[in-house]
Amino acid sequence: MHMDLDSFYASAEELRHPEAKGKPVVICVFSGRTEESGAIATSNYLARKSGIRAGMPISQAKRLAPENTIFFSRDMEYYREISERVMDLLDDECDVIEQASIDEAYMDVTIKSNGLWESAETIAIWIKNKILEREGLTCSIGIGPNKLIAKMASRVKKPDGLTIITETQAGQFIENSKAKDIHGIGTKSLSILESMKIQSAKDLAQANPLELEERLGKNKARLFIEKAKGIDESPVEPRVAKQLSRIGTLKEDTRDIESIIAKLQDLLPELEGRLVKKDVKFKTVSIILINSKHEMQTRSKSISDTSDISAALSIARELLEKYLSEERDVMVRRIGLSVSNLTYSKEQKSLGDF
DNA sequence: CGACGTGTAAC
DNA sequence: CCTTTTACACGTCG
Repeated sequence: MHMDLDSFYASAEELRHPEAKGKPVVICVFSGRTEESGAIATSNYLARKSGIRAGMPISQAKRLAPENTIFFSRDMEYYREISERVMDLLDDECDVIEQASIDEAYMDVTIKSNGLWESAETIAIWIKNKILEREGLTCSIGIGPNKLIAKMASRVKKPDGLTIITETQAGQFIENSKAKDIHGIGTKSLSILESMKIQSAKDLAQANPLELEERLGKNKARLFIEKAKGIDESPVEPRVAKQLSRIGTLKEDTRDIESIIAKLQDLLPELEGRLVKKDVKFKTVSIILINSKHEMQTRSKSISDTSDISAALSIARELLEKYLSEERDVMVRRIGLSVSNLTYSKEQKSLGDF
């Protein structure tokens, strides 16, 4: 089973700003560069009617938006609280849960449903009702014989949908899908597939594996063909973070190390908070840079295990100095810090601890 | 084989 | 005009 909260951030804002209900709602991530600069995190269905989409620059959304549109600044802390409660609720209704993002989860209900589609449907309806009762939110749920089909099924009817694709129906369902609707196929892969005249999942399922491997690499090619046949054996399993990062935008593009470090220092407390909450040690420190051409670059260094965030900062400075001496003609637009190679010390008991 | 950097993808 | 966070594959280097 796959559950997706409908336009989650927008719905969450409508909960605490009832006057926004019935109006287009847009959730913005302001970068702080200028008054209005930034991107759209999400929008409600009314705003989507005007062509406003996630990822779009705020300026563009403002041009598209009708007069009565309400713009909110994204508030992760608030959304996380709600998300945690929803996930806890789901946790009680399934055998295993895999939280895929703040607003999405896969649930294995094989045992809870006794392997019966009818019972799985009953569980889904119960979940939808509970989420609505407790949180005032609607969601869309897909049920299928595996994660891939469940995920694709959850997209069939939204918002507030419930779609069941049984094992018997799965073949038909996937055959009638387009390649681009298969989870994991993004713009780059799609254009490669299109250049090979592959548009439907059916085309992909019948594609020449060797030719596909040449163009996509062995791993991707095999995975895509499996998916195009509706096959997905990946288990529903709890996700454990392998990396924690935080990134921010500089006031203006710069090469000045002190102003870049200053921005890193702003980001540090939040990262530290998450580190402490999870009680993890890290071994690898990376800086993430987005240059003025919007290209992402990373530099990393491994050290001996530590939980000391200030150690991370001094490694970051070192990496940054090296980066600036290597990359003589780039300006830095955005800077971030990531820690990986994590070891968990504390026993994690509930989902809420993650 | 581990470390490192990039590309792709999803949210 | 251009956000944030995470995962994984792959190539390269030593």
